[in-house]
Amino acid sequence: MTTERTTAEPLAKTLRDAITRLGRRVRQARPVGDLTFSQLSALTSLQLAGALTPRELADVERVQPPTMTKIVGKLEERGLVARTPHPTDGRQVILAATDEGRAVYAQYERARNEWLAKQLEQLSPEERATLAQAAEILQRVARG
Amino acid sequence: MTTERTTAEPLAKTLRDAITRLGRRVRQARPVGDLTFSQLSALTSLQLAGALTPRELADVERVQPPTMTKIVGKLEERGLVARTPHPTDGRQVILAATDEGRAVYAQYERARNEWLAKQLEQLSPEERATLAQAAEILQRVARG
DNA sequence: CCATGCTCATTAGCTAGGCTAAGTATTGTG
DNA sequence: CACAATACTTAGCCTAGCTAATGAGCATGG
Repeated sequence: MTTERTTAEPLAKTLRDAITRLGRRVRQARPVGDLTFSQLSALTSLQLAGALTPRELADVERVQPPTMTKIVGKLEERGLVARTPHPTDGRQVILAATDEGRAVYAQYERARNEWLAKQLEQLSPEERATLAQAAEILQRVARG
Repeated sequence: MTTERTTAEPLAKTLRDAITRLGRRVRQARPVGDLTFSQLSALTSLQLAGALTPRELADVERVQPPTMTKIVGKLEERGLVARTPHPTDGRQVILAATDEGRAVYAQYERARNEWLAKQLEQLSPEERATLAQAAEILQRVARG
């Protein structure tokens, strides 16, 4: 059944369909609170990187700088991100997650995984093994 | 290496990461033209279903009816979707893709798959087979 | 050594997409 | 037949994204 789909093109279609649908489901599992997807994504990138300038963060998130200005503004209002001046370059700014930002991130992260983890528990160990292998391949593809 | 990740929780994290990243990449591969992601998604659902009422389409797309009113409005302006009255219920409306809508959809679909297909071609047949199996599991999870 | 030009961030102003609440028309029903 | 329920739309709000323009700071070449 699956063997006909191992050539690149139909596989691309099937895989994309699965990804978009699953992505929606995961995104819809919003925890209580009022952080949007973009805000959470920016907060995540910031936390993983430690500290970034707005430009760098915009690049990572693949948005334009003005967009990032807005998003960071919201996060700053909520006290989740702090803005400190660059030590040597007066034009630049250093962004970093605050302690509260890190706490909020961890909480959201947990809630977001919950739905998916629950689904995965209902699969067989073999299916989970397949997904684990697939996830690694997909990460490689996403990077490449 | 992968075997430690076959329990549900860490797998959920890895998988979600892979999905969000890959989803972004696929979404960013916008073809020429000016259909947005939401518009294309609605057009796709309409075409696959044949014809739907606004309410049904909103449910499929998991948005609220007023949101769908807007999206369908744009598609109608561009002549990609047609609105016909319901034969028996005067409150309802039937939405369907026009011939041009179907043509535009096909063109976008091709362009959207292109990037991903190209990536997949560089994998080994075994990896593609793994992804094919995974895609089916994921579709099942997304539905469930 | 400073005038000119570049880069970083922000502001202004636009469009799209999402929501809730309210309005309108039609159907169904007690 | 009046009244409730349903389907869609309108109105009004917010977030997210964009481009263009602005202002501040840095770098550099005469």
